[in-house]
Amino acid sequence: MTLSRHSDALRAAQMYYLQDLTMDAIARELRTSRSTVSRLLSAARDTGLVQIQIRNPLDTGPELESMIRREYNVDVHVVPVLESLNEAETLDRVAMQAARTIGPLVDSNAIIGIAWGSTLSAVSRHLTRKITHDTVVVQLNGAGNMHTTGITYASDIMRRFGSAYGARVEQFPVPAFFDHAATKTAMWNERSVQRILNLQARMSIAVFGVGSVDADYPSHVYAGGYLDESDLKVLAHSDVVGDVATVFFRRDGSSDGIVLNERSTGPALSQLRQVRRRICVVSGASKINGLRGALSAGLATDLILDEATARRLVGFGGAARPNG
Amino acid sequence: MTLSRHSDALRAAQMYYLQDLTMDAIARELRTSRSTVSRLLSAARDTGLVQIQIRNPLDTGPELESMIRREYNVDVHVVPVLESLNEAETLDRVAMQAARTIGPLVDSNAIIGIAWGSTLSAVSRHLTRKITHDTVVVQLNGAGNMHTTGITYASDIMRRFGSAYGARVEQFPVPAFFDHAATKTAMWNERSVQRILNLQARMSIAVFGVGSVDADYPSHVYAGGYLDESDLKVLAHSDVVGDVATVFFRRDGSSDGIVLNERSTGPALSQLRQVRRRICVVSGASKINGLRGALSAGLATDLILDEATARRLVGFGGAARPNG
DNA sequence: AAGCACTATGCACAAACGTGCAGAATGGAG
DNA sequence: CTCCATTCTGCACGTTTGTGCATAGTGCTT
Repeated sequence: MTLSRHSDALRAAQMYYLQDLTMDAIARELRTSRSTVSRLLSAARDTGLVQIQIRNPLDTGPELESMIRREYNVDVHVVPVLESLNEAETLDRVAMQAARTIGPLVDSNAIIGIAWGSTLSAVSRHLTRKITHDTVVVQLNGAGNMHTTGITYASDIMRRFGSAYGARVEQFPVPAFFDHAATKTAMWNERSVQRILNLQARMSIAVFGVGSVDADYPSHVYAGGYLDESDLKVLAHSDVVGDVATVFFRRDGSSDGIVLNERSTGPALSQLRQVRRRICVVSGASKINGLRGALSAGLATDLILDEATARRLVGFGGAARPNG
Repeated sequence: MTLSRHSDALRAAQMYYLQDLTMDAIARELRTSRSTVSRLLSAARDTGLVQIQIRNPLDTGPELESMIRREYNVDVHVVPVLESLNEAETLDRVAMQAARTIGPLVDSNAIIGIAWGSTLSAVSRHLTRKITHDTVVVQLNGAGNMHTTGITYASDIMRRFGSAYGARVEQFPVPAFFDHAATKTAMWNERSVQRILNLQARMSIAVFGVGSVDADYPSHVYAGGYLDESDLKVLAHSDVVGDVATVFFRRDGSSDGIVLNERSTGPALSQLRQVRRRICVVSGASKINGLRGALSAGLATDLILDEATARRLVGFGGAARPNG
């Protein structure tokens, strides 16, 4: 029966992590085999029963982190990754650490806003379970485009977040961009849409990546058929450097007068800034310009990024890691 | 140099605990030996860089815990210990788990009130370091008696708490009990004493054990020469079941009219109840009566105790552990 | 500059741990 | 009750990790 198993896992976790007993000793106490204890513990970790947190004292942390922290006023987590790793492997490592960093921040009664994109997809694959109550996961921006409804892609991400935290999932079934601003206005008055907007307005946590117009591998948004020729041309002329949840901004963080935003379904930057905890995950140094804009706009309270990007962010190119 | 070592420890901890790499892989990345990584990680754990927490979802927890939780309205942590262990070993295990449970609760700017006694002594020996700022550890009650100033004993406990959290330590250099209530009144007006009282009034965390008059091995208070014959006789006649920080109470939690309290240096129960987080650590089923009184008095918000005592607390004697 | 006390490192070995696999236990469905 | 599908268990093996010891490094004193 699964209930006694859960209870055994709890006992085992306490004895292993809090009392420093060996699995062997625990096995004897629980009258089972050592392998079972090993599996109980691994289950305890997977289900979020055991929470492992790394807290680096802000002031003794590495040079790099404190520079970013000071300059942009965000809580920064630099993910150490071997330089030789390729883009995909780096993303995987960053996503894993991001997932585990987010975990402890999620609490019962939270309303978690989630964007979509390759970064969030990767993060969603690494979430560890954590049992919470009355938590809601709400989609930040629509995912439909001219070719697909985008539903499966975005909803996979949402679903994974939902099941990791035992949360209700609220999708946002609209396209990423409307063709006409008027449609958006109309839709925004629909009660079904307003329910989502209302949830967004009450978010306690938001998680998003950034898009950068000049990234080596452009984000979904710039490549995936969400925007047409003329849209891209307009973007280029308005000095846009990137986006968060399909809302665009310039290098200095401003977004006024960017017409495309009037057709976008993402939350206005001013609204995003209201959210208590805003977690930005970035992997890949080529997103640097988008990231700079997002930070200038004050969109993030927490920034999780790989080491190479962190170094580019503060200026020194690709030198060896500064060690103290 | 210790600074680069700290930074390496942080990197290693992130890679090991957050990215699931093996120590071998980390060693290669850090250009050092695997053994060094093993030691870095162990240092990271010892210095509180890595925080491991066990959170059992309140509603799926073992029967025993939820019964206590409901009945006494405290956050309870039952420490699983083998029944065959003797008193001392049990205390050690409970103390270890208590120390690690307290760790995550301590934060910068906290004012931590600490009682003294064999339980707290044991706990103090198992604390894991955690770097905080402007934290203060303050002694809850005096420790002097007719034979000794009690300074070394109590101050060892205090010192260990202080160094674990990098906190300032504020001793309370008075006897446990004054001979005359008038002396207490006088002393309480001294500015040196008021500084301590003032700190106590602003405590955010208090940690204490309980004394029980009928315990198998009576607490220091009842055995250590703190009270004389007539004191003990008076206690017996006022239905006192136990004490917290040398303040006495009856089984129903009341303490009015217990004259000895007028000479005691511990915080009034009403004052203790003001503290946000009040952690009571108990090991040994013979303290059950003192514990019942303390809980009735609402002295604890968190209770950490061994399994046998927990079972006695809810009534069923020493049966096999209930397993869901 | 030399000496000294202390700490950090790598090696090698032993202890502890994770996991594929085959068999046992469990829980429905007929 | 019997069958089947699924889950759980212990074993055995290979991998990963902790640690005593000898050596190398570091910083402080004279």
